[in-house]
Amino acid sequence: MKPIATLPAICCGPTAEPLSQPESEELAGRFKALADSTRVAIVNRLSQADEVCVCDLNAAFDLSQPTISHHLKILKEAGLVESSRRGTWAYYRLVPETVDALRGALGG
Amino acid sequence: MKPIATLPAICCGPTAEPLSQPESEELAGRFKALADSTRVAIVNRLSQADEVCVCDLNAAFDLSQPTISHHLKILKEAGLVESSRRGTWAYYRLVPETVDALRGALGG
DNA sequence: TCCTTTCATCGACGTTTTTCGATGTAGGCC
DNA sequence: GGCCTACATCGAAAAACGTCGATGAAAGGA
Repeated sequence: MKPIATLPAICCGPTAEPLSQPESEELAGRFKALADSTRVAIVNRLSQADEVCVCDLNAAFDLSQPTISHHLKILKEAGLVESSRRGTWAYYRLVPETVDALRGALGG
Repeated sequence: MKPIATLPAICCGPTAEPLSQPESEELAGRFKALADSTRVAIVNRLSQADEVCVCDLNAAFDLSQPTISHHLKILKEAGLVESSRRGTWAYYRLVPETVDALRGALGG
C-alpha cells in the first residue's frame, strides 16, 4: 500500500464528504491491517517502545515464528510499521504518522 | 459485539498501556467492520445524513440487495450503526459514540 | 384475500485470510 | 569452511469472508 502522503479523506466524521471508491478501498485496506487481534496486540506493543526486536514478539505470542513474520509484513505493507536490521536482528517500530492519519480519517 | 460501555483501551497511541487479549480481540473486531470498502462507503454515506433508507443504499451500490443487508448486519453487530423500521422501510444511522471510541483507541 | 414492495435470512460458491511446517538467506562465531 | 541463530519466504490446509440467487416475513394497497 502506498504511503500516506497527505492526510486521507475523512470517512466517518460529521464533516465527512463523499468518498470515491478508490478512497474507500484505501481506507478499508488500512483498517484491514488492524482487523486481527494479533496485529492489534503487536501495534500496541510497538507503541510502548521506540522499537521492538522480532525475537521479543516471537516470545510474546503463542504463535509460530512464520506467523508473526506474516503479520509484520501486513502491518509494514499498510505503512503502519517500519523495520531495520542490525546484525542478525530485525527491529520494528510504529509509524505514528500513519496511525495519526487513520485516526483523522475517523473524524474529529 | 457488545456495545461500547466505557471508552475502550488505547491500543496505539504514545500513552497506550498493554492490552489484554480480549481487549485486542474487541478492538480488532471493530476494525474488521471497517475492513471492507463497501462498509467504509456505507459509513461514509451515513455520516452525511441523520439516517439513510436501505432502499437508497441498494440504489447507490452496484451490489445485490442481500449483500448490502449483510454488510449492514456486520456494521450493526459492531455497534457502528443502528436501525429502525418505519412502515415498510428500514433506516440506518451512525452511532457516533462508537466511531469516537474507535478514534480514541488510536490514541490522541 | 391477494398481490406488490421492502428488507432479512438461507444455502452455496469462489476468494481471501490465518496458520503451520519446511525451506531459504544472511550474519556471527568457531 | 562449517555451524548455529534470527528472520523471511514458500506451499498447503483450514477457516473466514464477500457475493449471489432463492426464499421468508411483514407491511400496505387494491
